[in-house]
Parts: sequence; C-alpha cells; structure tokens
Amino acid sequence: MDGTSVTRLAGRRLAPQARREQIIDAAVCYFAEAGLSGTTRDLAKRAGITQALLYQYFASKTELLEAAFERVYLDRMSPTWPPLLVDQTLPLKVRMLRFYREYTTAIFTYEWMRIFMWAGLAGEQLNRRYLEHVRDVLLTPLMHEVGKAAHGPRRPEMEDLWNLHGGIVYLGIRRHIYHLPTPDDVMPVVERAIDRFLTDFGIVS
Amino acid sequence: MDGTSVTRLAGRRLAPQARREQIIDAAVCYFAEAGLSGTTRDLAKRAGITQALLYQYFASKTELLEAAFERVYLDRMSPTWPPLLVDQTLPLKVRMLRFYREYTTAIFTYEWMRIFMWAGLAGEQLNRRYLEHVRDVLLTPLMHEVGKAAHGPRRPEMEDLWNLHGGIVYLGIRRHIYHLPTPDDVMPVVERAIDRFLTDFGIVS
DNA sequence: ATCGTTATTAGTCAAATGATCAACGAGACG
DNA sequence: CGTCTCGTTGATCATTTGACTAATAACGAT
Repeated sequence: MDGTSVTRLAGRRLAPQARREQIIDAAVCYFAEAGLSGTTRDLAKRAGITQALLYQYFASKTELLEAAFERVYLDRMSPTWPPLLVDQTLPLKVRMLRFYREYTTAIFTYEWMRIFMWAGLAGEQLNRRYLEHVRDVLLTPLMHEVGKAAHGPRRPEMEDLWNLHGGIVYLGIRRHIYHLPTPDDVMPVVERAIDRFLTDFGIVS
Repeated sequence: MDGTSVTRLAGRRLAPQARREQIIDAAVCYFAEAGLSGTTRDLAKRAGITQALLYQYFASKTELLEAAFERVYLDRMSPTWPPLLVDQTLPLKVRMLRFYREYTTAIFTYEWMRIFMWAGLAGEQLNRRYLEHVRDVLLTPLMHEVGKAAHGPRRPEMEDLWNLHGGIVYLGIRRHIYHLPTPDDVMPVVERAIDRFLTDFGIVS
C-alpha cells in the first residue's frame, strides 16, 4: 500500500518545499479516492505524517484542496493542441487522432478523472471553466475544420462535437469511476469513433 | 425553495408510511445535491422535520441511503426495452430512437444523474451491477441487431456500442453534473449520433 | 561535538455529526 | 370533554474533524 517514496519521506525532517510537494502529491492521490470531504487525518496517515503538519504548510483544508486542484489541472491542457487541430498541412483525421491520443493520455488517469468528477459534483467553478475552455479552444475550432472539410450539405454542430468528445471521455469514466473493464489501448475505439464522425460528414479517411 | 408539499407535511403528525415516503423523497433530493456524505441534520432541515425523527424510520444513515438508492434506481429500467430492441417488425433505427428517447427521459434527471455519479465515486457496487445490466440486457442485444443489419464487412464491437451510449449519456453529465448548457430536447442530437452509427455500418436510415 | 534553527509531533479545543431517549402533544375514539 | 396512543421533539452522548499551540528533535553551521 505505502509507496516506498512515502515511507522514505515520512517522519524525516524535510526541506519545506520538498515536504510541501510530497503533501500535495499525497493529497491528490487521497482526495481522488476519498472525495473532497475526505479528512485531513486520513490524508496525513496516508502521507506518513501527522495531521498537524498539514497546517504548517496550508492554512486550511480548502487551501490544501486548491493546491491539489492546481496540481491536477495544471499542464493537463497542452498549448500545442489548438495549433495542431488547425494545422492545414495534416489531414484532418490525423490531427484528430493525434489530439485525442494525447488528450486521453493526459486525462485518463485515476487522479484526474476522479478529482474532476468530485469537483464537478461539488459545484467547483473550475470544472465549468475547464470545459468552457475545451469548448472554445478545442471543440469549436475543430468544428470549423470539420465544416470546411465536409462534402455535402451537412455541417457539424457544436453538439455533434460534444457527442464525439463525450463518447471518448466516457471510456475514462467507465474505467476510473465505475471500475468497469475497458480496453487497455483506447485508440482503436477512438479511431473508429472518429472514422464514423468524419465519414458521416462526407470526409473520406 | 421549499416545496409546498414539504411545508404542508412538516411538523404535522403524519401516518408512518406517508412520513417514511416523504423522508425518502427528501433524502433523494438532498443526497443528490450534497453527496452521500451529506449530514442527517441538513437533510432533516430540508425535509422540515427534526433530525431525531429520521432515526424513528431508519436505523442508521446507511439504511436511509439504501432506501434513497432503491427509490432512485427502481423503475428506471423499463422491462419493455429489451423486447423493443429486438422487435423485428420495426426498423432498427426506429427501435434505437424509441429506446434512447425513453432511456434519456428516464435517467436525465438531476436526482438520478448525480446520485448515480456520487455512488460510483464512492465505490457502490450498485453502479457496477446496473451498468453490467445495461451491457448484458441492452447493449449486447443491440450489438447483435446492428451486426445482423450491417451491410459490408464491418461488424460492431461492444466498445462501439459503449461509445454511442457514452456520447449520449455525456449529455446528462454535462447538464446535471457540470451545469453546462445543453439542448432542451436531446433527441435531435441523439438522432444524428444514431444516424452516424448506423450509416457507418452500412445501414441506411 | 555543540549549538541554534526550525521541521515535526503530541496534545488539546470547539464545532460538527451519527445516534439515543425521555418527555411532549396532536389526533382518534368513546 | 376526557383519555389513550404513538408520532414527534429537545436534550444529550460519544466520536469525528478542522484547527491551534507548546514541546520535541532532526539537520546544518561552526
């Protein structure tokens, strides 16, 4: 159960910055499992430190949670994705495949999936902002790209993009939240979903 | 905020069965919002009764939660769906459209969506069993129906069905968990998703 | 090795929370 | 109107939980 790193870091006197990092790591792991209403005592126990020490580094549980959020959310949205999606030198399907490979790799983790869902249920505004960002910076440009490449009268609407996106994200939900078996490699499923999507708008792959 | 029925039922002496029903209703509503770690005191306050009264009808908070689960899960899975999906007298698209209209009507509620997700995160086995039921009784037969109707070499796999299903369910997640705007009527989106799905397997609609 | 700094801990407090119980009072019945 | 039944309540207990503080001890500097 205890990671070796935890065992090594526990008890020992540590440089403040290192200790702070260790606490945040443990918090991410713990709150992902127990939810945002998890207790500071259980978190401390898992981190191999005393509960009081948490308050040496964070003024309140809320502040600790925010640090955990930042750790989980940060760098999970690559700045290379928007330019990739509109890169006219690559076929649209290749762009989408490459994007969703990186995207699922980034977010299909136990920690991200569960903390994101806990936070969503708790009404955290961070989630809304994150998804609005996904919509504005990723899905909307992608919709325009699909529209440009489309042969025939039909043009994709925003909801069609959400449908594609949701079908893919649901894989992570099944795996990390419902603990149901899912393919080890999601890309074949994702590729077929993208194929269906593009084919339907008259885009040959 | 307070429903009139709550106001009328509060305080007054009530028949045990009626009171029990009222408590379960309030519990479903409350736990959907606050999560399974919501407090009995807040629940009692919302129900307009005292916290002690809860324990007149339920031996423990766990028992109360189970009653709320039962209320939410029960009758949300219609026995007419399995026969509908294999009804050879109807075109496959009509069956799927009719099924997903009823299915989304049944589960796209604030209470169901959120309690289901809270329970999933909390590790409740009920969710796994529910989704395994969905897989075995709805999606697997549907996969065979699509396979039978498919023209061309490609046959749908289980993951293709999950992808379709997930894309649709994600609408409810966006609406009730992330509180993002969604279409009032989901059926147009659902129909386009089903069209994409069937078209890709060579099934004309 | 000794000292001084400070990371760390044991102990504690107040509020919150699940659970219990004696006492109250609304409603049915004669 | 009087009385009995039982649904309901206020008070209370034991435990949990976020937060605080004084005492301890680990590590670097000399």
